[in-house]
Amino acid sequence: METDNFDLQDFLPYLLNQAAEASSLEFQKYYKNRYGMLRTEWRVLFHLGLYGQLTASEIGQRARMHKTKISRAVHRLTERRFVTRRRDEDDRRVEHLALTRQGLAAYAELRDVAQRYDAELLNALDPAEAELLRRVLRKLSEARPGGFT
Amino acid sequence: METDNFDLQDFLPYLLNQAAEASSLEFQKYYKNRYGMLRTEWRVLFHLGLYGQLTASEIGQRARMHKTKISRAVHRLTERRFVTRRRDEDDRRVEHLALTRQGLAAYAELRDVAQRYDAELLNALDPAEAELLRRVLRKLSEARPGGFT
DNA sequence: GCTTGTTAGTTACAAAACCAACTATTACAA
DNA sequence: TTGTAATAGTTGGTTTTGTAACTAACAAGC
Repeated sequence: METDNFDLQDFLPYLLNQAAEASSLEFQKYYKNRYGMLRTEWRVLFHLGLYGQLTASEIGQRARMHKTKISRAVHRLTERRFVTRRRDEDDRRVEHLALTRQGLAAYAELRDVAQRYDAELLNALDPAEAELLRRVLRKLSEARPGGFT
Repeated sequence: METDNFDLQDFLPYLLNQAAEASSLEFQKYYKNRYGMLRTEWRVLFHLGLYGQLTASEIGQRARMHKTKISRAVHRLTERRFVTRRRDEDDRRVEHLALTRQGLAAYAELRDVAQRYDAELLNALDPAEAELLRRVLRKLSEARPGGFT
């Protein structure tokens, strides 16, 4: 309760959320209309497309997604024949996930769209800004600000 | 997996979402635990705290929130006696919203927490980076990338 | 006056996210 | 070997959001 020198437009979490929402919107529309996918499904698809075979836990760690989200995303992706599951022989709790031919095709298309989309977003920025932005965002993604009270 | 020069870690919408989530987490916990607020409610509260009396539509425009979100947020905030509504005399469709004494107190506390939290996030960055980041994020928030197909 | 269109805000129902409890399997120690 | 804890993943019930339809009030044309 001090002097009111605070501005929402400077508050980083707010700014980040606004920018994230605005910059995801059009791409989101695309994978939703084209494949009826949710964000969780898109993310799982991309992880499998990029890194090949993974388990649900591995995806969870990389994408920082909760396991229930992954479970449901995988469920829907297998229904649509984009993903196959294979039980691990040694540890029968884990499942190895991989893209089917269809899944791979969808991934390839969406990846291209994403690339073009990204390029268009970056048009608004100059290259130095863009690189700095990515670096800073990665830093913030890992930041775990502790007790601020 | 073909000519694969695409990396999820470079895709701006993904990076932004990750950074936004990570950087909002602790603050979100705070207003949730302390006041049982949702993000929408926090945003409405802040807009009223910062700009004084506003209508729901005005908040919607500034915060880029859909009117149904605002409607529900305002409903809950009035239930908790953080916000009052006053019908406009001339145009009886519109309601002027304002913070109560309680609402103002909550706002003041959360604003201080937000300020400290923001400062802590910025610790990871040097001042020049921080300023650039804000500028770029504001730019991206307004960007409306059209047809990228 | 009426009719049509627009705007402010709410509500209803469906979709999705969240959280906690659950099953099945493995690990490990007494 | 048996009991306890840990891990992989799923399911159920509640909240929250999204979408579209709705009410109420104004506006503008005729």
